[in-house]
Amino acid sequence: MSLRHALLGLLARNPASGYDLLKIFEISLANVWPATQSQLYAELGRLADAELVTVAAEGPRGRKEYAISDAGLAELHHWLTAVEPRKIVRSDMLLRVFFLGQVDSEQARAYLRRQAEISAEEHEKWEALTEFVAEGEDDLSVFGLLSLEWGLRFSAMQREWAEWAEGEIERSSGTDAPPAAR
Amino acid sequence: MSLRHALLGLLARNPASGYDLLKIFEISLANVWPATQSQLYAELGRLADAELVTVAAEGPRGRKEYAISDAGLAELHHWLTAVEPRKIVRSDMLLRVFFLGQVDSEQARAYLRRQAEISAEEHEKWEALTEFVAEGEDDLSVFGLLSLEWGLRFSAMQREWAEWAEGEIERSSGTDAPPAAR
DNA sequence: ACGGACATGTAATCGGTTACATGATTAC
DNA sequence: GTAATCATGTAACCGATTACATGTCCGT
Repeated sequence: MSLRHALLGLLARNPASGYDLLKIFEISLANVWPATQSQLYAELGRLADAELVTVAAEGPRGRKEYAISDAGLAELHHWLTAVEPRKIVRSDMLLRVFFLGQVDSEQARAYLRRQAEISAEEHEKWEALTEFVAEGEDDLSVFGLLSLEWGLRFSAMQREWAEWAEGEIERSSGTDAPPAAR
Repeated sequence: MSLRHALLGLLARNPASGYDLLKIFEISLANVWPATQSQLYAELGRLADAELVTVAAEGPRGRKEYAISDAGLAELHHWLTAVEPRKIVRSDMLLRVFFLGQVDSEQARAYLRRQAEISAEEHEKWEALTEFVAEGEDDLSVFGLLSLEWGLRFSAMQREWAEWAEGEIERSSGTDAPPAAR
């Protein structure tokens, strides 16, 4: 139920419409908790039913501006301080590694090289974003920068790991199956 | 559709029953692609319908031993070499970081300390598992060890990040809100 | 006048989780 | 005999994705 809390978190900063929130998801939460338009409007409806948010104002084009309620704030604080984050891993990149024995070692190494490359691109993306965000000095920047740093460290770690893993395969395939020698 | 490929990958090593596969999921794939019993039996049914696997033998207690077909092997190889892994991030741990401005800085720091602690525990778990697995010298060990190493590096990275982030909050809250001075 | 952005909603489908349900065989 | 393990299946529900559907307002 984290989408719910993401919405509460955003509404705790400013009241906003579904449309506004969608934009925020696209630009700043896309990398930690992506959500689609359908999902978002549906969840806002449920939040309003549960009285965790209220429709504070209505504008042109059927615009509904939502605001967080006291109950919503309480729920948000509870989630922030008293609910253990659950770590779901589920990486299909790592799953493939488990079955790399099914292809020849050159293909396996190519796979890991590609992953290193992808992680390097990711890293560059994070670097660009960090420079872009660093200008502002608001709340969003302070805490947003912490997750940006996570992204930087994660992509660096993954690149190094993939390069190391490629070397490991080279080592073990080099000894197990010498290239047509003898 | 990665569960499907996980099953194909396991069956490419040895024929097995749903029950056998479930045990393998619980012990060795739990950390990269967890799956439940219901999901697994349902997917095996679909794989058989699609003729990517066959029922190679039937045993006592209604046991069905599945074997991968040529079409299944082809699908597995295609997935391994030609399908780009998709990176879904979705970390509720990081999502909370975005909203840490909602609680006071001592609570925010406590949150990050707790995450550092959890990552340290994770790291120990991976270390224990590595020693345990390192004995065997089969395929599963070779490639399994690569993902174990990923787990070690990931948990180390996350611990270091959380400790750094706690320091960042201390720094910025220390300057923004001096303790009752003046 | 018209195109683009604003704005909200619904329906179908899918993958995953939890819970329920049942029964056979084996080891003690 | 009986408990543990082996073994398979179904149903309800939930969150997420994709696609469809509709309409309004604003700037040029």
